[in-house]
Amino acid sequence: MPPDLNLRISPRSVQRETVDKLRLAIFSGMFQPGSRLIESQLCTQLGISRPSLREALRSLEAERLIEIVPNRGPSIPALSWEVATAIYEVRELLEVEAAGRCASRISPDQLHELEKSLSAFKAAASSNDSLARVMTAADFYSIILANCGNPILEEVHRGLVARISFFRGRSMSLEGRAQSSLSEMREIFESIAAGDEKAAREASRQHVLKAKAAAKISMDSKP
Amino acid sequence: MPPDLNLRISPRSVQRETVDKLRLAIFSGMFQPGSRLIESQLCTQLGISRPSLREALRSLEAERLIEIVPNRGPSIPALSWEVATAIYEVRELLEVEAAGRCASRISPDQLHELEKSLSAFKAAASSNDSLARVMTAADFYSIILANCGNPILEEVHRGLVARISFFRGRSMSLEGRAQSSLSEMREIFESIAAGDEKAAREASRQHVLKAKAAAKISMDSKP
DNA sequence: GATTGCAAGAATGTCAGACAATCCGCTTGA
DNA sequence: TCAAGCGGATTGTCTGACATTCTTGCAATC
Repeated sequence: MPPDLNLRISPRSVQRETVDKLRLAIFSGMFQPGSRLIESQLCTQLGISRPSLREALRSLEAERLIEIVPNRGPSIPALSWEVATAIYEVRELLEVEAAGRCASRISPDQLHELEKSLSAFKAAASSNDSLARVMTAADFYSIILANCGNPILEEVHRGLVARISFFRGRSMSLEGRAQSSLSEMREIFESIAAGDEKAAREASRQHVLKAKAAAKISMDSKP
Repeated sequence: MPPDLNLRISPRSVQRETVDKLRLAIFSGMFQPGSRLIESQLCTQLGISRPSLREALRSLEAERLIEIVPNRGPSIPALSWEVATAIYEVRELLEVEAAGRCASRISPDQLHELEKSLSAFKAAASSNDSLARVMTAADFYSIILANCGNPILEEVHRGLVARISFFRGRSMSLEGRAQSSLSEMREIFESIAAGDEKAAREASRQHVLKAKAAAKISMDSKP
């Protein structure tokens, strides 16, 4: 029996669809950081009413994907390098822990999935689609986080990674970053496959540190 | 010049007031876990309109303080022990890190604040007001998290602690728990005051582990 | 020329009311 | 006893409205 067989079908509400659509739009960089979102425009673009949109915006605000200043409305937050650093640090904390746990508890089945996602990232790394690179890399982490045995770790991590999607997109288009990222991720995979918890932790730490460094470079190059 | 002098006055919107009020209501255990929240009731109780309320509910949903099932509406989630365990584990991860950082960077001024909050908890521990115990203990952590140098660590921690307020309230009314909690917290304080990073980490870890154990006991005793 | 002040327009915050879709509990019938 | 069905309760969503606040362009002033 599949362990996560979920019988419950969840009806899609307009609110949820809207949140998903907007989240994706933010990830793919459709809005400039700092730019404002105009309710009436979004309403017509999405084909929904203002109350529904506003509910969706409140959800995104709580996820910190947008900011809502009273009487000024929603906007895409301009992530300072200071905050980005803080996010990378917490991400390191979580991801290292998850990789370590994962090494000693992942199932062969999921390990295979992890390998497949690594291949997917390898393919994306050779392409020119930087959004695909970010997405496939995110899949790789997702599998690790999903198999660390702690759903909260996974949830918090997802929320944080979402907030730095802007930086990740830019650093992934950096010359050579995708390739070195690939080898770091392979290192993580190998360690997990070998069940070596300590090595997995260390490989994971190195990966996040280098991702942070790459993000900083990409930020300094394009102010 | 005070470092956090913020010129921006922030107008309070109905939405924000509502979120704060509801959050506080949830913390203080006004709603039973699993119980449903009726929009129309809340509207009249809070004296606001349904759209405003629904926006507030979406915020709380994103914070995971309530659940909203499509076509069934909002309810207080019944936190399983499994999820609570996961939260305590991540809390340990964050709090240990924060205490360690705090030990080597807190200012004398903030250290004094920490001492005051410890006294406040001591007073609450001797009283019968278990809500006061939870609140003063939360203040103590807040100061540590606010001085760890990483605002994201603080933010994530606050979100997680909020979700286990139910357990914390119950375990704090446990015979003797407040007193042992006090001595654990004093241990943390002493380590930070001494600038001993390693000891602060260890004391912090012990505290979270014991808090988790107490929560489990309180859960088993009253199903 | 730079700054201030002001007025028109745009955008948000909030509300009231409406209606269909869905869920829940109760009655009814087998 | 159990299934079917019905009615009230509740939610999901929309339309429309209006006061408040922000923005912007322009004129007036120093």
